[in-house]
Amino acid sequence: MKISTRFSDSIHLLSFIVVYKGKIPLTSNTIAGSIQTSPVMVRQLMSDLRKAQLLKTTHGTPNPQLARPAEKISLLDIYLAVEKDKPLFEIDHSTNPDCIVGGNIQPTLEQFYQQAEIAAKAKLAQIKLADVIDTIIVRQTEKEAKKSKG
Amino acid sequence: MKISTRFSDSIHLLSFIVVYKGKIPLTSNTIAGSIQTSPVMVRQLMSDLRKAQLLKTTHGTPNPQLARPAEKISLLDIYLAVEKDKPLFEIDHSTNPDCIVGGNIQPTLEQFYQQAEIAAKAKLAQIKLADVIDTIIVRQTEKEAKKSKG
DNA sequence: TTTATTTGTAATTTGTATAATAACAACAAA
DNA sequence: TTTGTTGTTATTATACAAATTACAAATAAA
Repeated sequence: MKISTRFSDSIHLLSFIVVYKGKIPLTSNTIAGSIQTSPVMVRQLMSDLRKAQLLKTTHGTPNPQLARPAEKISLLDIYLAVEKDKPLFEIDHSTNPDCIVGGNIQPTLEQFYQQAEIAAKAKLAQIKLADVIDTIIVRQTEKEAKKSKG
Repeated sequence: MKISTRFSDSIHLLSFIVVYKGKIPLTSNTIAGSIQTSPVMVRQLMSDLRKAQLLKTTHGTPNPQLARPAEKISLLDIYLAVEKDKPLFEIDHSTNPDCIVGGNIQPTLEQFYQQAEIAAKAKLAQIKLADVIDTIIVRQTEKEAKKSKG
């Protein structure tokens, strides 16, 4: 299986819109150039983000906008928008039901995996898109300062 | 199913060994029958678990044994043994380095993803193989009680 | 109004990670 | 010595993410 980068690409996409708004035209093509993916993938992700009410887009015009401030969009909001209910830990649903272990393992693991998944998602809920953008800007500024010095 | 179930299958495997020890021969074939996978997959998982010092096996003889009590084996021990350093959230490593976002997104996400991953792994560290086995036994007993009543 | 550009979406193809299968050497026990 | 098992590698099959292709619908500029 190819590993999904939809979550990371969606954070990238939303950050790009905020950082480059008003500076360059925000077409699916220019965004795809930064993520290095296809424009179709960008539009598919934007479609999911729009359905989750995180993004506003206009059919025909390249002008995507955040539906609310970056301080009010968490990484969990984005994760749920594009990865839906994909589990963090995969349960094997095809086991022998006539076996003591095989017949009881799924609901058992479900319960324990849930604890770990909730812990991870709680952290994602605390981290905002604004935190990601701030970090990107700081890193870029540091990069430029180092460059002009050396 | 092509999504990896190595973690779940490994918990299943170890639970099976504890539950059925001394009752049926613990060959890779009988274990595979419960997980509904191939005997080769079972031996590959046992190989990883052995390298992580969670399991003891003997070449040629079907007699796998836990290397330490189930109370002292955590789900995190098992996860690390068979999934190694596989990230919980996948970073897109191919982005445009000449873009403010594309050039800084990886270390930024790495940092935030780490927080969520640590939270999940901390939970997995708290859950022991013994907890899983206890739950399986309770569920099986409840199932049998209901059956004999109805 | 016409033309060019873009979004939005579906269908198909391609690439790749995972598991199944096949094959066999090394070892153990009857 | 025979049979059965573990341990390992190589090959094939399968599932799914992403790329590609295609095109309708919307927008904006000429």
